[in-house]
Amino acid sequence: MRDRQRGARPALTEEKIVRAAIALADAEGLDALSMRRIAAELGSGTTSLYRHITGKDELIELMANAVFAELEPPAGTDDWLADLAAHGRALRAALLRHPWLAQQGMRRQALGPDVIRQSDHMLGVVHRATDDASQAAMVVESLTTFVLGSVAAQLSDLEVQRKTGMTEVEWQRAVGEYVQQVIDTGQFPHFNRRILEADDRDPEARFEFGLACLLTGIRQVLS
Amino acid sequence: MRDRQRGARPALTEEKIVRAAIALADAEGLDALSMRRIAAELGSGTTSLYRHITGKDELIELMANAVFAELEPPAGTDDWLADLAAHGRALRAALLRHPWLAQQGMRRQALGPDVIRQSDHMLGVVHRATDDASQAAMVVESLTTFVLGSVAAQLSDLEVQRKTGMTEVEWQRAVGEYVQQVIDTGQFPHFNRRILEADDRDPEARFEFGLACLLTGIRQVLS
DNA sequence: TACTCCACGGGTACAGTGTTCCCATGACAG
DNA sequence: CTGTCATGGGAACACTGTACCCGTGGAGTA
Repeated sequence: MRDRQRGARPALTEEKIVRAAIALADAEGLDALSMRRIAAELGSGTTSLYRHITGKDELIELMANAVFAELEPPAGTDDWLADLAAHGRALRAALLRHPWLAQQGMRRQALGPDVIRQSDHMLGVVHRATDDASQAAMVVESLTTFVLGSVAAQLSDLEVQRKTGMTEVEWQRAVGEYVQQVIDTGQFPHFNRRILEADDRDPEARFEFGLACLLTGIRQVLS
Repeated sequence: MRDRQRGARPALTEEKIVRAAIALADAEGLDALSMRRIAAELGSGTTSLYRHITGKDELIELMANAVFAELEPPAGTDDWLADLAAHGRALRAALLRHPWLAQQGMRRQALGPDVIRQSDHMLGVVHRATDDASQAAMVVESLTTFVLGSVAAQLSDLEVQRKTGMTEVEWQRAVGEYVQQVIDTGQFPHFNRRILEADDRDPEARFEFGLACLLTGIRQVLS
C-alpha cells in the first residue's frame, strides 16, 4: 500500500502533540498534563489526539525520547572520566529543564531511539576505560541512576510548593517549625547537627559532591 | 479541653487506614490505591477516611513513614563503611518489600519522625569517619539517592508488566523484537555490545556494583 | 467526471478519581 | 434528660483517560 495518502491530510501530527505536551508539562507540571489540556492548547478536539497516539503512556514515552533527542553529547576530550562527568552534567541539565521527566523517569524507563543513542555515547566513553561490556553497562546505569535520583530529590521541594501554592518562604517556615520541634526533643543528635551546622543547601554542590564520589569509585573499581 | 472524649468512639483510626493502604499498595500497586478501595477494604464509607486524614497526600506520607518505622538499623560493627553499606542494603530491602515507595519517594520527600530517625542513624555512622556536618549530610544524601533510584529502575519493568498485563516472557519478546531491530541498524555499536555481550541482568549484582563504586569513592573523598 | 474509500477530526459517554458539603448517629458532660 | 460534638457516611462536583461512533473531505479509481 506504498505511501497511500488516502483521506484528509493530517492537521495534527505526533510531533506537534508531543511538542505541545512537553511545553505544557514544562510550564505547569505533570499533574496538569491531561489530554483535554493538550487538545485545548492545540485548538483541537480531545479524542482527535488518539488518531496519532495510542494513549497517554505512549505519549509520555515519546516526550521522554524527545528530551533525549535535544540532548547533544558534550565534546570529547582525552580524559574519559571527565567526559563521563560531562555526560552526567548534560543529563542533569536536561532533566532540570524538564522537571517532569525526573519524576516520571523513575517509574517507566523509556527505550526510544534517542534514549538509546545517548546510552550508546556514554557506553562508548566508558569503553575507553574497560573492555568488559558488563562493567561498562553497570557503570552507565549507576551514573544515570544517580543523576536521575539527584534531580528528582532536588525538585521534590519545588513540586510540593507548586501543589500547595505556598511561596518558598511560607514553605520554609512551615517545615522549619516542625523541624524545630523535632530538634527540641533532642532525640536525634546527628540530625540536629545536620540542620544546625551543615551547609548543604546548594543543590549544585550536593550533586557535584555525589558525582565526585561516584566517579572516584568508578575509576578505582575499573582499574 | 484535656482528653475530651466527647462523641462516638472511633472505629477507624489513622493507623488502621495506613495499614490497609500499605497492604493494598503492596499487593496491587500505587495506581490501585484509591480512597474508595481503601474504604472498601476497611468496610467503611469512603469519606469517613477524611475524619482521620487530611487527604491522599498526607496518607502517602504516613505510609512512607510507616515503612521507615519498621526499618530497624543493622547492628553496628567497627567498620563504618561496612555499616553504611548495611544501611544501604537494609533500605533497599525495605523498598523492594514496598515497591510503591520507590516510585513515590522520588516526587515527595517524606519527613516523618521515623524517616528522621533512620537519617539520624546513617548520619551517625558517617560521623565516625568525618566531623564535617556538611560532608556527612551529602554522603547520606548521595547514598539514599542511589538506593532509591536503583530500586526504582529495577522495579520499572515489573510495573510495566503489571499495567499491560503481559507475562514476563511476552514482555521480553516484545522488547526483544524492537531491540533486535535497533541492533540490526548497526548505528549504535556500544549499545549492541551491551545487549549482546553484557551480562547485567541480575538486579542484585547491578546494585552491588554501583554501591561498591559509590562507597569506594566516599571513603576516598572523606579521607 | 462520478464514485468509492477511508484517514482524520471530534462529540458523547462511561467508569473512575479526590474531595467538599451536608446530615444522622450515638456517647459523654452537665 | 438535655445539649454538645466527634464520628460515619451519602450525594455531588469537577476532574481524569479513553472506547465507540459518526460526519467530512480529499485522493485514487472507473
